[in-house]
Amino acid sequence: MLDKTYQPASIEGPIYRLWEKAKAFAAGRANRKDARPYAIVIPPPNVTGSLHMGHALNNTLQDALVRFERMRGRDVLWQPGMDHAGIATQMVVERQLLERQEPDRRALGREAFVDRVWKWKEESGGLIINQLKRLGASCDWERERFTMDEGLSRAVRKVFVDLYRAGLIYKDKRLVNWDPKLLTAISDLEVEQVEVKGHLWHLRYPLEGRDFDPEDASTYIVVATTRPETMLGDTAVAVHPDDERYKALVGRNVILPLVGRRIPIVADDYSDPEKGSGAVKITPAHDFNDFDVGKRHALPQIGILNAEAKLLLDGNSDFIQGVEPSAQLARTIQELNGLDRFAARKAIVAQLEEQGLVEKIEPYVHTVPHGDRSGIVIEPFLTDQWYVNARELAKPAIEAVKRGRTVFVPKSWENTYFHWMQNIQPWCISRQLWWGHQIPAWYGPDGQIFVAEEEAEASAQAKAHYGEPTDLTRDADVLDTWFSSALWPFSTLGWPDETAELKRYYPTAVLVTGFDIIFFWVARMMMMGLHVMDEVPFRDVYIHALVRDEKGQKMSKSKGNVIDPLELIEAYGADALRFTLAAMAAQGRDIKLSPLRVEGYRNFATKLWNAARFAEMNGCVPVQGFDPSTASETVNRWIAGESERALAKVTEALEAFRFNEAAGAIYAFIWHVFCDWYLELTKPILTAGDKEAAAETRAMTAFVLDRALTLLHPFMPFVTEELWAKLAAEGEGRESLLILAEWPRHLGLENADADAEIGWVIRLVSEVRSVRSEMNVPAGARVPLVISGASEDTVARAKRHEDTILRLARIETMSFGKAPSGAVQIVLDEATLALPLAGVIDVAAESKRLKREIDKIRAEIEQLGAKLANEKFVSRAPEHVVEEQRERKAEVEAIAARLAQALKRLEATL
RNA sequence: GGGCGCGUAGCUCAGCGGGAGAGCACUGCGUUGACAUCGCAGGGGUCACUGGUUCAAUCCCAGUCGCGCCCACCA
Repeated sequence: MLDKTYQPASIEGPIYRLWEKAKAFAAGRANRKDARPYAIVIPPPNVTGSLHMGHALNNTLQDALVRFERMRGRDVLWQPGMDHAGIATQMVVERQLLERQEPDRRALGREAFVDRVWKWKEESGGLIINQLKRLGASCDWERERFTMDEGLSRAVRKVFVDLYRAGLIYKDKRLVNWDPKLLTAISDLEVEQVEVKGHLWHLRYPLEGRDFDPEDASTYIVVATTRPETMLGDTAVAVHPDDERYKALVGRNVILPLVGRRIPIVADDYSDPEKGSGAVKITPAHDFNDFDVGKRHALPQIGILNAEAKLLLDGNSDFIQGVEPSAQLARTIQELNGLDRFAARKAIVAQLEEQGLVEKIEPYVHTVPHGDRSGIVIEPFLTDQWYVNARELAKPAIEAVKRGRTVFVPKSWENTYFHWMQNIQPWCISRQLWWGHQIPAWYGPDGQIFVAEEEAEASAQAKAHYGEPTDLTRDADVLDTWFSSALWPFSTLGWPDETAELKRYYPTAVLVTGFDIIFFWVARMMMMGLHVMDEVPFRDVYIHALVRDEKGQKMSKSKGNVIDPLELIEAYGADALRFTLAAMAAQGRDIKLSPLRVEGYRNFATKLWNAARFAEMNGCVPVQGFDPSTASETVNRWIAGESERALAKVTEALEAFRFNEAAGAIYAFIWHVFCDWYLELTKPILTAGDKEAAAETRAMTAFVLDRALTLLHPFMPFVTEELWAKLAAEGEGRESLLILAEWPRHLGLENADADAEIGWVIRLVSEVRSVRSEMNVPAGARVPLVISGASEDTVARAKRHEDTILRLARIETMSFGKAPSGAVQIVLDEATLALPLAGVIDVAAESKRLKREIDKIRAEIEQLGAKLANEKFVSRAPEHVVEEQRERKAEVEAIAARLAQALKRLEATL
């Protein structure tokens, strides 16, 4: 016997273990060798991660798809795993060392530190896997992978070497986004533009050959900058070639303040006459635009900051090239050397002000690049880094989507994808970290590069190159974490080995992910998949919304606005959370999650639970060999048809990734069709009907309930599995585990006659209830019902369902004949229902009610009349629409007539 | 500067060229041996605004206003 209330916490754990024990999640099950494969690779969560709402949504949707397809008989592989998350993980362990006052990373040394991270991973990493299990994720856990597994690392090395040999990976010295806190390069994508209130400094650079006079503007040129601290590395001043103000100065020199170095004034289109003073200082080593300008004019690149973004002046001969040493200069160097960039800004401005070189300072709002991990201002920094020629790899990836080999859902994301891919920049893949895949490149004493999968191979190359064995040094850098993630769809399947899994499950069916990582991950998987496998990694990409906090802000750890899904699971059950997320996952709209909604869907689970309890109490068990198409009771034929419609809706919606529609359809079917009507309509049959009808109804109830459990299972796997087990003894003609049961087949059970008849009963009951309520008839009172003007068919219908009508509408007796006077009257199709309530009802109020209804319906008649009188409508609208309106008008007119009659009868009693 | 999305009931959101919907909240009534985590009934909307297309617009188009996001090197 089922408990009275559904307790998610007590069943979810045992049910999950049951599935695991049955190996229900395993791909390649023996009985599915001939089935079509269906694979999804999980977006690997960070090893440092814990389950947040985004994961909950992402994995709920994947699990719904996977369970749906598994039930449809596909050989399903949901490939799980985790990402080593280079920077994030290294930061976690470094923080831990600091907290425990242990030797820091540098003191430990690389090898010991990396060991330490592995140890951390074994002890504390991967919490999220258990959290995914609590959510009900049916991943094939035995196939779990980690991006730094030996196999996946081998894939990384091989791809690196292949791309290097193909010229698609190269080393280059150029400006990168440098994080002065983490001391590593990062890619463009890891930079966030943040709007900052700053200042625009207008500085006077004295012209060469003129005695600087603050009062005489012809002795200097004004440059405007937001970064005065980089001025020590200036190597030119640029003006626009068409700028009349400065034409005469082009080709002349200025004397760089504080330093005394001579730098040219050059003409370059980059300079915008509208911005600042129209003249801009050029610092090629510390600004991306200036770098390009510098290249065009063959300017030197003078770096004046070190990796930590502190002024590096002492011993830096570049920035004083060609300058006469002086005591003044020495003092300046001494004062400024080693200052952090922001301290340096103040100090330099102060010195310039002293010398009358600051024309003005304006408040200025501009965007400044920040590191997404460190949160500090990124510094353009001139270093050697490894790059991927993304432009080349993007070409086939763009083409594949254009040709529909991979399809985005919703389709509009393809524009975003194209736009980024068409403007893609070289991808900086080297990171100055220790945790990650160390770059498989070795250097000879002269800097010669040897790239190979293994050190031995590099040594062999070196021997061939130098003619003798030579000591090599390995590149210290590791690869961007996303480099290994990009290989995930095939590296997890065993590539570069030609495994059976790779052959069977690649390309995967669909990738489910959030739009925030289209560039980071989706695009790069497309590029790598096409280059390495010569085939797209997935057929569909379903892009879901972000789960945001109540303010609509993106949830993130750093903002501290994360809602913990595990708390919701504890309070309401995983099923309720899953259903909420699915029901709210409408395409193209973000989810603002409300716990109230989760509670509502927990109630839904309880509702289902109690329906099952009712079935159990009435002995509604699945009957082996029951054929629903042979049902003879109208109500049973009706519910069979309703279940077919629900099946079709859920199936079609899931096929089209319309999770909210699928969830809505099964919700409405279970609650508002099955529970609200079917179970109520059949109670008289179960208690008082003849034996055959009762038996048929029990069998149908069990059949429909089984179907409902099946359709709901992708969204609410736990409660459905539990009920599935409870509703029938094991092995009774159906799969013992719902997770492995077959998705219902459409059997053509729809029946228009049954729909019409039950529809009529439902309308009758609803109308009577409505009027009773409106007339304040006491809920417990049973009243007589007189049906007048009814056709033979209607009379027969009414008689067939008399028990039900009496029960559901609280009717004392049902009779046929003339409507009595002093009765409340309801027009239902051709018949009029009268509830003789003389003495109970307020005749005046009833008259008012009828008049209101007549008014409403007359307004509609008028509207329809006008429409049908409109020649243009009749001639241009499709015929079926016109016909529909005509029919409706006739219907409504008939009702109006009967209402008028009813009113007349009522008033006769006055 | 470019691109995208969103303004529908008090709240959170579906829908969408031909009769305005759901959940929650609210109001009234609680009666039936599944369920008060419930039942029945009900109130509540110029579908942001303005114009256009159409026989017909909440839906399509254009513009306006408001909100949000993404991309971009702008001193």
